[in-house]
Amino acid sequence: MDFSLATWNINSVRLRLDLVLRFLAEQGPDVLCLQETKCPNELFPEEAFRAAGYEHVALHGQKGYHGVAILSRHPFADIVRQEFCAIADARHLSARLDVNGRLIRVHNFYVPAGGDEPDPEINPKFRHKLDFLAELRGVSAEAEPGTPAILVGDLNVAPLEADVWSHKQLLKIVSHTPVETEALTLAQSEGAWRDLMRQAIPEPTKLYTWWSYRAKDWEAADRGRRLDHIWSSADIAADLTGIEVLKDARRWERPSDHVPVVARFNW
DNA sequence: ATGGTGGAAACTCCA
Repeated sequence: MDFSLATWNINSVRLRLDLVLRFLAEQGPDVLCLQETKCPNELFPEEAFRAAGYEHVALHGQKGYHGVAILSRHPFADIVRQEFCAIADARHLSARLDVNGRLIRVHNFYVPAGGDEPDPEINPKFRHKLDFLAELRGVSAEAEPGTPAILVGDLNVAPLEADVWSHKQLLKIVSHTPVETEALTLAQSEGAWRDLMRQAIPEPTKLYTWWSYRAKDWEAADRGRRLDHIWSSADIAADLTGIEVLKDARRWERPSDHVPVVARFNW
């Protein structure tokens, strides 16, 4: 059976509703995890997604900032919203999906960006990011024995040298500092997660999911970073048939600065 | 070294 799941930091789901609908129509994933919806739950455009075939919608939103959502063709067995760092930000949402009788846990994360200054002593946003990544170590792919797990989202860290346009030039830039990349790698290994994007497209191939709005010509400069990730438990990592990074979505009108990433499985 | 752009929401914060 084929199953596909996508992740996309949409940077306002209401402003870019037409882009999400276009993506769903063109790619038709079973599940789409959105981050930075910037939308309170009561204003989330649920009906438009239902009409597009995504009848099951799980929300964890807040006004103005952050916000995550899961759109699914398959019903949810349960929904969990976990609080991290004892801060009531909408940065996590998890659902157990019933995919034709097979249960799958899906975690959707929006990790704090961390501000500009990579020093936790003087920058509380960076402190928060490191604390969040430390707490992420407690999220295990094997938490529910017998239930495979997928973890996706904007993790706001580009961990590998091939995940950035210039390793040397970004070593002191938030998202690629050693303290962050080590924290993310530790969360991945302690949680027994597999990096599916790098399983499908290994180093040293460059892989980016985000290009800044601030470049004059983002495509010519190509100063991208891989901030968005798809991880899974080992059992279904073997069922991965492909990863697609939809760079074309960065060329759409009024785009998000992140592009969707799709993982396809056959089991 | 700096500022560049974009979104929410509201005269500023955040990415």
